Formats: sequence, C-alpha cells, structure tokens
Amino acid sequence: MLQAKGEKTRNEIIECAKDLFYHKGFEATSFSDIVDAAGVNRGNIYHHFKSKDDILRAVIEQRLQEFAALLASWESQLADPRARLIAFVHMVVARQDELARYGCPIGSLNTELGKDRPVLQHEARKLFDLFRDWLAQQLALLGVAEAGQAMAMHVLGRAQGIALMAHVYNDSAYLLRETTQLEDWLKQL
Amino acid sequence: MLQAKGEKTRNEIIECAKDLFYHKGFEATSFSDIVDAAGVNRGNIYHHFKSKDDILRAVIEQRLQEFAALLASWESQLADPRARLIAFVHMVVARQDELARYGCPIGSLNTELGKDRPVLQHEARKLFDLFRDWLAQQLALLGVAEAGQAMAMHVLGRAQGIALMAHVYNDSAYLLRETTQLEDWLKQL
DNA sequence: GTCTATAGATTGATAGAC
DNA sequence: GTCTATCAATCTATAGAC
Repeated sequence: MLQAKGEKTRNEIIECAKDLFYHKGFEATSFSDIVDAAGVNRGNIYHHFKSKDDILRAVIEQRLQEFAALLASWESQLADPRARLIAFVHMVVARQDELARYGCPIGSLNTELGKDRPVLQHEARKLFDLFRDWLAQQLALLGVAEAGQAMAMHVLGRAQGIALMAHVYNDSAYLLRETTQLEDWLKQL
Repeated sequence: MLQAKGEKTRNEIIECAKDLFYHKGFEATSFSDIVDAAGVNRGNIYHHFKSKDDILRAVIEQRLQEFAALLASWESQLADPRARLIAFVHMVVARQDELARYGCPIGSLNTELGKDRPVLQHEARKLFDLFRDWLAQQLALLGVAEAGQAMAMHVLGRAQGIALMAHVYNDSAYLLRETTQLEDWLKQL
C-alpha cells in the first residue's frame, strides 16, 4: 500500500469513528470519543479533517469500498446469480451478533441522517444504492427483473426489517427464522 | 378532561417534544428546541420534568396511549380479524407522507436508543410490544397462530422494512407497492 | 407555578509554538 | 505533522426571587 506517515493517523481516525458512529450513532459521538479511541491528539484531528461531517464522509467512503470489495468477491467466487443472492442473505446471518446488538450500520445511519441532515444522508444513501444496484443486476441475470429495481428494493426492505426488529428485541432466533424464510423465497424465484 | 392549570403546560411540552424527537431524533433535540417550540420558560421545564430522559418517558407514554386508543377503535369498528390486520397496513399507507419524510416514529426511536441507551430503549420497546401482541391476537382469531408471536413479528418486520426504505429514498411509490403486496399476503392467509 | 440568571460541563473548532 | 492551550457556543441542569 502506498501510504504516507500521515495516512496512518488518518486511517486510524476513520476506523475508530466508523465503529463509534455505528455503536453510538453519529450525533451521540463526540470529538473526545474519537480522539480518545484513536489515541491521537485533540487539535491534531483538524489537520486531517476539516469538520465532524468531513469525518463521516470519509467513514462512508471507507464503508463503500469495503462493501464493494465484498460484492466483487461474491461475483468472482459465485457464478450463479442465485447463489450470489443467497450470499447476501448469509451475510446477514454471519453478522447476526452485531446486527442484534447495534442494528444495521447502513440502515441506522441513514435513519438518523434522514431526519434533518439531508446532505449527509445523500452520501450515506450511496451505501444502499450499491446493494440495490448489485441485487438488481443479479435478479436481471436470473431473468426475474421485469419490475426493474423494484424487486431489489423489496429484498433490501426485507433485510432492513429483519435487522431492525432483531436489534429492537436483541433476538437472533427471530433473525434466523426470517432469513431462512427470505432465502427460501429467493430459491424459488 | 380533569386537568389542572399546570397540566396544560406539561402537555404542551410533551406534544412539542414528541414532534421534535420524531423529526430530529432524541439526541439531536436540545432543551432550547423544546422550550422554543412550546413557548415556555427555560428554567420552568424542570418544574414538570426532572430531566430530558424524563420528557422522553412521558412522550413514550403519550404515544402508547394514542396507539392503544387506535387499536381499540379498530377492534370496536371491525369484527373481522382479517379486516383489522388490513387496517394496520392501511395505517402505514395513510401515514405515507410523514413516513417517507421522517421514517417510523417507533422504529427510528428504538433504533437510536438501542445503540447505547438500554434503559430508555426498554421503555420505547413497549410501543412495539403493543403492536406485536395486538397483531398476534388477531392472527390467533384467524387461526393461523401456530407459530405464536412469530408471525406477528414477521408482519412488524415487514412494515418496518417498508417504512425504513421509504424514508431512505423518500419514495411513496415504493411504500405503496410494498404495502399492497403485504395486504395481498394477509388476505390469503 | 413562572420567571431571571447562571452554574458547570462539554461541544465543535482554532491559533500558533515546536 | 504533532502538540498545548483555549476559544466561543451550546449543552443539561439548578438556585432562588417573585
């Protein structure tokens, strides 16, 4: 990796902020929380980011890259679009513990920002766009894309509802029941 | 209504806080926001509530009463449990504008509190319990309650996923497609 | 019950020496 | 690029006169 000295501090800030924004929420996370977790100097954070909003933009960009890499790995490892759709559901199952504890990092972030931070939410929505377009692409390969992106939105909505309720009730058993049901539905498409 | 003078101020605070917590989020709403909206004096708010958390508890209690009254009205007006389930879906449709703008007041509140306010979230979860138990009751009357509350949780999760995605994309058309689908599914139970 | 005044801590953000 | 020191604003909350 081509990475200057300062990039290391910057990446540590991004990683810590990513976890904090997910675990506490964006508004509830303070600069003190971030510098304490990252172990960097208070004032120094402004050398890398011009504002708290700017840190969030970097966190979103980081998540976009991580999820894009994940989708790319599924595409390269799984030739069958149906298997790829099931890989999406299996991701929810694999992350059941953190989903039950903190909710979906994408859904909860967009929910918070959507209330009164429209500009930032427009950035965060790109995380949904990424999955929506990828799901729509797999559904098109299956030949069930008559309704365009509508079915991709349906799958996303199902997954979000599952993550939200599993979080509210901290209930992994519910998550497993519902993901099994969603998987069965995808298999019979 | 038996209501002393001070109750009026208290109720105005609750009503304004209810809207602000919904429109901005709990953490993002300050005391200044509340007293400005309610038109009451700054320090005076502590005569009625001992803390911001205490205001939220009163707001949750208020919402519990409102929703309980709504469910009771459906029960008295609709004898058929299937019609009652459909009334639940129609509520989502009727509130499509505010859902697309601010998300679900119950889901978004629980999502925020679930991250790091476990005690308050335990209170907010009662709003979900209310709907879950009521849905389970109607499903039992329909004779499809073999799975206990599991199907009620399924319906709630579907509704939450719909509200969340409609909010993220500010998309009422999606909400209408999905609620129609959910209604059709309930009709054929 | 209502009001003014303000405490005490924390917020996001800056300036400038090293 | 890192550090100390600190800004002005805002936060929740309190004290006490009326």
